Amino acid sequence: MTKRVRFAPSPTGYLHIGSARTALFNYLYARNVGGKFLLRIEDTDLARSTDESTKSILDGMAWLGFQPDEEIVFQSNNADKHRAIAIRLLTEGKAYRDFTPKEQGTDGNIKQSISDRAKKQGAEKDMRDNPFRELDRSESERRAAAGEAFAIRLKVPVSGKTSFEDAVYGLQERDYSEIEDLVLLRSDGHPLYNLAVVCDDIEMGITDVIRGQDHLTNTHKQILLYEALGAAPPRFAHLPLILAPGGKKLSKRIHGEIVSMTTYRDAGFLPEAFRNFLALLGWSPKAEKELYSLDELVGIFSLEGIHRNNAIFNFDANSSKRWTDDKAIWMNAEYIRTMELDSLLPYVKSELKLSKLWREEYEESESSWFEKAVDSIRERFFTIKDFSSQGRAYFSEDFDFDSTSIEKNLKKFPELRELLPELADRFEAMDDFSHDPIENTVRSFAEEKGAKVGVVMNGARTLLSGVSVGPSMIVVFELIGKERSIMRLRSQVAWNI
RNA sequence: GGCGCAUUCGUCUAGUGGUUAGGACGCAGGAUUCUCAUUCCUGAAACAGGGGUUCAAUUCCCCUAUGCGCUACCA
Repeated sequence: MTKRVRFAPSPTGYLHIGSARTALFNYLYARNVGGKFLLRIEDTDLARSTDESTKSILDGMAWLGFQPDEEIVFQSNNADKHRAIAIRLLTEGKAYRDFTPKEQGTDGNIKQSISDRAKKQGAEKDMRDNPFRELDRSESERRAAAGEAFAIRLKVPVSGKTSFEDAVYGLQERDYSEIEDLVLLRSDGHPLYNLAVVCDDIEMGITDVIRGQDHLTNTHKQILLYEALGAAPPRFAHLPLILAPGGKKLSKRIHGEIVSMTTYRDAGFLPEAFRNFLALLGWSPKAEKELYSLDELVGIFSLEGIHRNNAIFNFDANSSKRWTDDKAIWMNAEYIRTMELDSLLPYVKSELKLSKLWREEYEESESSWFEKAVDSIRERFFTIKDFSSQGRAYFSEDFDFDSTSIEKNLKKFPELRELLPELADRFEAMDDFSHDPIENTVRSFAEEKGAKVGVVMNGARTLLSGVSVGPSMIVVFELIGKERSIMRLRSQVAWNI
């Protein structure tokens, strides 16, 4: 039978890093077993779901390259079916009407009040003590017909236990006495999460549910529903969570944009690199190797390699260098400098377009120059953004000079103020402005003037590129070209800063 | 409070009833270089604590601690 898995985010925010990994694992699993990867937007919480958030999630998915194999399912479209199923359970006597008036939500921290209530109840709480559980059916019908509001709750059996074999966490058991009669339908007729998920998973023919570990205990409730509905539950695989440094929960409110997928896209990460990084968070292949293409991941992915312990996504909000996980940054740099140049070019192109540095010639008359330039400078870049910042001088006359570079490479050697324009004169006399002749010219010039080659090179580096980091200076001269090199060597702008 | 889950270098992780506990990122030092980066070499860095079981436990069991999750008419 064809395996069918789904990624089911609720659109109450952007695509979270943990959700992205859940999507990745679902995707890898589906591809590995030749199954279908589906996407369902769980937008049943009308108050919190937004179209903007749905769009953001879809954007994130598109960026990561996870296209669903079938049409996207919006859970809210199925509300009528969910309601019908709840009613069915009611008529079958597997659920009951609860006429208890709805509690007014507290203004404060909902999580906290839930927890407080649970604490107060303690272990003695009888989960079967709802007075309406055994209400006479005709009485129930009468009150409903009279217009009294009611919620529909599942009638959890008095004794027994649910159990399932989780593909990651192993055998899970839970006594019925610990599970409250869960609400299926709110008193306003709105279907709730557990009902909606189970109904949709059945309807979509989901065979394997791969989701976050925060649903591990919910699963027991869902198993109960599968049983009430007479459907076979899918196989479950729960994933460890991704936590913030210190082992705390990673949240938008506390950690901000660091948790959003779009942040990484906008910061110049390559989807292939980020996917690779994500894959290694909570899952590990057999080999001692870090870099895997998507195809490789698909080939070797298996649920057996998933860990049970939560992983920490390491970053330091107070450091500009460590704003996100070191390993993610390293991996991105690794991809930038080692991937096929042809695959990198489109990313550079869109970055240059974004920064208004793009020229159509780069793909036409100057394509070989462009490719060479990208290939030469990519080696020391960490993100795609670097092409438009550190690499700006290669594509534009309008670039800034790094002040420490000016101090260290220019002003410390005042003689360069005379020498560098003189070097420009030598360049002007050259016919063949290519690598070896340039090198000969620079070296003999330095020797003749009694200057250190390095000093001349670095002074020129600052004038030509604005920064003190870059490829071999000979290559820089060659890339910037004769005309622009001469112009920049003669410019006094940097000296006057 | 109850129930559940987890615990190997700072982080991601490998691994085993007997190992010099391995790799990666980061960090430190060195080599190379016109800068920086790369590359290469070297180094510091871990089995949460306590009891068992055993000839032998990081590995198996129990307890404790810590963290996380769930405990909603949220998802």
